Amino acid sequence: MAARISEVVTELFPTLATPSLRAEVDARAQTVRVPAGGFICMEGEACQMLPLVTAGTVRVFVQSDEGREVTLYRIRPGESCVLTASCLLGEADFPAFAVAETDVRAIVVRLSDVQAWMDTSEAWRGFVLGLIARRFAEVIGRMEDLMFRRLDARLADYLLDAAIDGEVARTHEQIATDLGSARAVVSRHLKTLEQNGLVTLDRSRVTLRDTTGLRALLQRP
Amino acid sequence: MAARISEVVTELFPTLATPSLRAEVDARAQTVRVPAGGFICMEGEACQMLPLVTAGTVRVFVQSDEGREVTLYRIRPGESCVLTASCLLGEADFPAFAVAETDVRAIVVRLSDVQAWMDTSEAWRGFVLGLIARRFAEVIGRMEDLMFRRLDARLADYLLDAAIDGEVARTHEQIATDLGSARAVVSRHLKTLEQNGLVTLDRSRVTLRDTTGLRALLQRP
DNA sequence: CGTGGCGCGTGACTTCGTCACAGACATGCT
DNA sequence: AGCATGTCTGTGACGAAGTCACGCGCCACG
Repeated sequence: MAARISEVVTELFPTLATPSLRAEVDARAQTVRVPAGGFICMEGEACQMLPLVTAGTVRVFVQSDEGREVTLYRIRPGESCVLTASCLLGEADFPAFAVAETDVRAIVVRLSDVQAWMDTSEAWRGFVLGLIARRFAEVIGRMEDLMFRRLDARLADYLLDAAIDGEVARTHEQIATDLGSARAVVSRHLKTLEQNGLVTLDRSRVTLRDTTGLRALLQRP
Repeated sequence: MAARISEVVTELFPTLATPSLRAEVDARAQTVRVPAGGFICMEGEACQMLPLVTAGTVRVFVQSDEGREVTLYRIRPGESCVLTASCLLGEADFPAFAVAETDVRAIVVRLSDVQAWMDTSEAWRGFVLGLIARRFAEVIGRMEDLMFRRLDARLADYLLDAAIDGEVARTHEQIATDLGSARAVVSRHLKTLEQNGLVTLDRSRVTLRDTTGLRALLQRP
């Protein structure tokens, strides 16, 4: 049973697959499941655990008092909640929210182990540092995006990126929070995309009709 | 001569003042000066050095193609360019610009030493991790600020924070880039603040006249 | 079948960014 | 002093985006 944990780690977190870490993980880590919609971490909370996601996705976002949201990034299998790591190690409060977007499985490592392994395992150090560093850069890139690019370009980008088989199965509301905008604004932009023949709209679904046309919107018009 | 470096470190970076690190720093680190306006690091560059600032301030910001800017944070004596550290350790490109705002003095540590000390010194590890973690949280907080608070609240906040003896010796242009806004917009808001008797305006200077009135603007109106 | 909630469309209004231009002031030069 | 040049600021006009409010269609569920 416990042996399974390090097997999963080896598969999804290959850089952690050193013999000593595998033994440590088997001995001290646990697995958890979080149902879709469950909170992983709340703003301002002190974090006690570091989750390594093995299945499902977690959405990390900030939220205004009035309920507006901006998605910072998503955590996918093989990644970890670096904000948690970051506030564990920097002794800061968690500055955002993290909720399970789908059912999520994760390996959780206790705060004390996270810190101990930082001292004892080079592989663990590299793993945690690399995650934090890449996320940091990603969030800054996101900030540039939000501040400088126009919404129609970001929307086109988003649609092309989120489409599966030419379809984006999301509500305007969800798209808006991912883009850091408001539902009404997204609806309007989508409508004009439809009028230009680039997409067709249905309830909770956007179907791409002209991906080249959408790509043409990516630059600043 | 070389002994001076570790003395400065001991004073400004007390968490680094272990005997072994002091010896390492004396042996391998160097000091540099950067004149006001000089570039510390450019967007997309691979970083080769980690600067520990001992005097002056560095402004770290992102910039759009058209030249609009948003200040992410400032590095003051006793702090370090964590973005540099972050991309050193995560092998990512530097996602922003860092420019000396005043004349700056710094101790620079070579990439190879940064990495080596991560493995050998617990004090160094804690220092670097703490810096990165706190900055990460700070940038996310900044993002919330930019996305959710209105400009008049942010402006009031900024003025109260940046004032020395009730005066902010900056141009509207500088204030605008710090706030991530545009000069004309800031000028307008300052004008209405002046009309309401909260400040008086002169060339390159804002004088606070009613700090309680300004504080009243901090919430969302 | 209602009926209540959710997703969407739309108009009116505000805030903010962009662009353009003009006047005020500073600095340095002749 | 007089002038030129560059910086800083004020302002109007406009477009892009966020806010608020309301109505309508669709779907699920009793």
